[in-house]
Amino acid sequence: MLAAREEAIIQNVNRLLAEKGFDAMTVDEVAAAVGIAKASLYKHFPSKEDLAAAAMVRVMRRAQQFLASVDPALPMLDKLKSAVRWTLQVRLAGQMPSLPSQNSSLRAALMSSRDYRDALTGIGEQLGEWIEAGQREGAVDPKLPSAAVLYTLYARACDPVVEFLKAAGQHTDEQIVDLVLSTCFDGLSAR
Amino acid sequence: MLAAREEAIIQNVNRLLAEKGFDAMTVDEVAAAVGIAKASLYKHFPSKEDLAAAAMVRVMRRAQQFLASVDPALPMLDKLKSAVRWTLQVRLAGQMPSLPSQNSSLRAALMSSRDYRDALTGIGEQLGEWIEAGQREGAVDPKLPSAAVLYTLYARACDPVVEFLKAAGQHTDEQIVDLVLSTCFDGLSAR
DNA sequence: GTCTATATTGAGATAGAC
DNA sequence: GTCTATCTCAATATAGAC
Repeated sequence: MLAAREEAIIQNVNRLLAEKGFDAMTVDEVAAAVGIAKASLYKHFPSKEDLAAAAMVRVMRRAQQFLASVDPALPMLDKLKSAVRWTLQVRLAGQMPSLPSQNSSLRAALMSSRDYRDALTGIGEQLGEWIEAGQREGAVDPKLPSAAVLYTLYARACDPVVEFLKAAGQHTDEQIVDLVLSTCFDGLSAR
Repeated sequence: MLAAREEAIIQNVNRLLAEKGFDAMTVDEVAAAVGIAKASLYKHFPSKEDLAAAAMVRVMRRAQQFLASVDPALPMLDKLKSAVRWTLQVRLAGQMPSLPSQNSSLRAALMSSRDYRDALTGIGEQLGEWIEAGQREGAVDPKLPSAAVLYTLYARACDPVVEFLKAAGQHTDEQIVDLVLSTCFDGLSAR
């Protein structure tokens, strides 16, 4: 029961974070969405930051599950593309929590969460392996530091191009995914 | 005198927006930085949103000036690269105001400002010309809608990769600029 | 653990004198 | 146009009964 309630809370936080972002999301809203009193919410999570952290851990765990399910036989480049594709699909489904890039209280709360750190390093290690293997096999640009590649992939999780293209209304979700994948891996210059 | 004071205000807003972002920046801080009382600030700008709009207009006007100064003889791709390079340099100098991507009151205030809309469309038209000319001459990927290219260039103004690389401390500012330019125009895949 | 009711405070905005 | 002092209010968080 308790776990189910907390799952309901996290699910709503996740959705609200995706819709409005951390600053615009209020704890009152979350409580109303779940259908409980705000004070009850605070029995489960001690602060708004912890709510955000729980939502982030949830989506990052799902990302890890996805990465673990990727066909190991695929070329490294395809593995990386499928990871980015998964991220973009989650975003277009309105289920990617969006946090401010600079917010010290939030960053502190995230980094003090063991679960968050573990999920983040887990994802980073998996992608890092694929990136470096991809560079060895000549598919990923070997001139780029692997960390730069990793950050560039991470950044697709909050790339405003997705919302721009969505707002423009000229493309289906699938087309948006393909466009962002193309610019990310092939660049803007003609090949 | 009045214009000079307002210039001082905008300059401080610009810096604070670059440092902390819109939500974390407080009007009290701005007043303190300028060295005037908060009430005096409100004689110049009617709201916090208007402060942000003024800062954005300022940097966008500078961007337009830069675009106008680019050598017309350059290949289109080099013109586009120099535009992105300028943006990244402004960011690394800590002078690019950062706004939340989703904030309805702020977006409304920005879009209700004639100066803002004019600057935005001016930049969009100039870059749009270069993009489409670049596609005609085969330098910019012709498979991409020109709007998608434009959005991708715009997005470099708030790409978190810049801060990630800066925080990692492994690269000079020049190297960071080159890395982001490389991933933006040439992609992550090997060529 | 859930509720109602309340405390607290940070921050945008304003009043009114000079 | 500048100041000090104040208003207002939203939003995080808590007290205390059940």
